[in-house]
Amino acid sequence: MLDLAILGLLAEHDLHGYELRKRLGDLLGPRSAISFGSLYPALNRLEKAGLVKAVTSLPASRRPAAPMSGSLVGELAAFRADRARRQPATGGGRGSRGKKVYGITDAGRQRLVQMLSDPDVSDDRDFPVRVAFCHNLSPAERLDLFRGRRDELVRRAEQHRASPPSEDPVNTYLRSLLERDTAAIEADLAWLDGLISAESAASGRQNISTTSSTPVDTRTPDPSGRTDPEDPA
Amino acid sequence: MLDLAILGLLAEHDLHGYELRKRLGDLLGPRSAISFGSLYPALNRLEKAGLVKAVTSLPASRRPAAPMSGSLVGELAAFRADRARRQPATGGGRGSRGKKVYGITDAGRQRLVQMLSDPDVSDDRDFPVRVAFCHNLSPAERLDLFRGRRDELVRRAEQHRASPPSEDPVNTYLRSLLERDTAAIEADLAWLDGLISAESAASGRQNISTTSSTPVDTRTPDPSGRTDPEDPA
DNA sequence: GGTTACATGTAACTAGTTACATGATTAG
DNA sequence: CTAATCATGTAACTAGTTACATGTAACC
Repeated sequence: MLDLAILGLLAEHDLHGYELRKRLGDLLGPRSAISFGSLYPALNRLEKAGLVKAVTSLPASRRPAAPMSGSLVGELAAFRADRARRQPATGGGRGSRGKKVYGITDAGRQRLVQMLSDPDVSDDRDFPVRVAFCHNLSPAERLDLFRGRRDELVRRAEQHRASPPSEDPVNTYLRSLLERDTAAIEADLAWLDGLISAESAASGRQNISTTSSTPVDTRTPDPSGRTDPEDPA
Repeated sequence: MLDLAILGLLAEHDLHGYELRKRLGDLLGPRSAISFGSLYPALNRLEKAGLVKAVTSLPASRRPAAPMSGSLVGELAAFRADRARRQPATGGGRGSRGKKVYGITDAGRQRLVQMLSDPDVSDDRDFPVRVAFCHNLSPAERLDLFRGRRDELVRRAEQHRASPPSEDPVNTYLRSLLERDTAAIEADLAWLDGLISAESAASGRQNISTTSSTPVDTRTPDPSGRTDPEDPA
């Protein structure tokens, strides 16, 4: 998850660790913002793997961070970090511990796309991160991502429907929890359907029958149809 | 989180590791069900800490698991594990690697209540687990739990409201993500308000005056809001 | 000239995972 | 008898955390 987020952010523009962390905080919420203790080792690891490289050459000159081109939730938060950035323009000799600005490599970009597309992880935590960076995918890959998630949620909704029947009142709190869960899944499903239909609308009408995904297809972008894979009557 | 879930389940009835794990799966979803590789060490750790003890004496006799008294989401899932449990009633000699049935101790029960009440963790992952076992709390403690969570969500909703204003279109997906997040928080807030009002209604009318749940619209920048566990007026 | 924020890193720890090893019990 | 399921455990790894150590630059 960390690697994905780092590559996603660096795909937008070069950043140094400290700034990267702030962006990460904006992305994931101050809650679950990652710590330096894992960020810096991760950067070194990615550098060693050739997915990222230290640019370093711009140690402070032309505001290497926050050039406003990006698209983060916290783009406005970048404002906050807008003072500073005015050192002696040390083009050459960056002292012992100056900032280390990283950029993404071609291999890193490839890896990013691959991580975004990889269907066999369906972690609830990192799906939002994938969506945040899904503009790096082709329209077809993006649809696959959305539909894969949708399938997963449909599966869960079915499991929920398999539980509630019969069985005594159980604990009130448990029942409430179950209802909340079901509601959350359905809201998420509706949201995904919105994304999917927006995507297919935008993506043009040339290939509705796109590649893979949705063998299950419990009625795709139709807000009226719940998830009801069985029992038409 | 694991410790909390284990203590919560054992507070309902004695269980051995394997069965415990199935219940855990029902509780948290097959997704995020914990593995034996962490469950067994955890049980040993809790036993060493005196929060749990091996009962062992009932190695198979009177269906030590799934006596139906409980209240789990997956209580009905216990059905599935209802065959078996019919061994020679080995009252005494449980062989080298027979099942080890655990029960909660008094210290364990105390610890459970303490873990459920501890206000300084507000992990999204374990709040549902707390709710699942909150019947182990007194009504007042339960209300504190709900209100504490509510405050946390209100704080997040405020942060969301502080973000969206102004700032160019940003990435469409980012905006969509943000909206989804806001909607999820508000749904959760409404759910919590339901829990809170049900709780205060049930708990009697001696202290209705507390903060509670009037503002569904999350507009609580007012310092009068907050959690006032005491303060009758 | 001291405090605060920026900036990078390491070490020890936490909380879980997967893969492996082992054995008992039950059903066909 | 043999395969599946039940049952318990260990070892190595993953992905993060907190606490610590260090230094620079800006602010007042």
